[in-house]
Amino acid sequence: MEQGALKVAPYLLGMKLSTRLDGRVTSGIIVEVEAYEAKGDEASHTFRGETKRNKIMFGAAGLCYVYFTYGMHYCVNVVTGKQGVGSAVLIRAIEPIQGEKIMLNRRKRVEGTRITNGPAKLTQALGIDKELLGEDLLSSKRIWLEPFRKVTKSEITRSARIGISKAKELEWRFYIKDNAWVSKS
DNA sequence: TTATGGATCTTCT
DNA sequence: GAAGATCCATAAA
Repeated sequence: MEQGALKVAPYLLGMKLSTRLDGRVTSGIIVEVEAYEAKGDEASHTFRGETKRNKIMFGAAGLCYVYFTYGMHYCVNVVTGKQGVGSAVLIRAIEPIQGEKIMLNRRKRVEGTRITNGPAKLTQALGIDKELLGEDLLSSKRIWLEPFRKVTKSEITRSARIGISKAKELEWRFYIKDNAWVSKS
């Protein structure tokens, strides 16, 4: 985890991400991620240095960086790299395995894979918001990560990142091949 | 089936 | 003042 986002990203695939809010547990397997490095990555929030908002990204590896975007959406990142290095991995999609009813309830009128196949969708399904900013994903009781499924190299597909306008040419998005929950085809 | 507008926060120019 | 690591509802084709 204390390595660059690029190294950690594929390692996160297959991990289980869980939240426990108001005594309700929801969890899912990470099937899609994107790496954001501190240096040489124009698309990263940390490219222009530290600010109040991205401060957590410069914190210790394993922290939870939640940011708000487009006026109404939250996204979750796993902070990687050592203290002072602003790199993180954006979690783009998960496959629900626990508390699916709660997720459906949080995301009304949505069905099938649409519940969690996008960065803003999965945060909504898991109930993640600013409250969880800065939580330690390895020891927190409200949101945490744990190994779940072994993902082999041959199952991992790599491609360009999504929804950004800079550094598009970098193939820093990783996802599990043929997984129905991956956000983009 | 594809296109467009809306929501309305944080940071940067 | 504008743009952004977005998604959804609604409208048009």
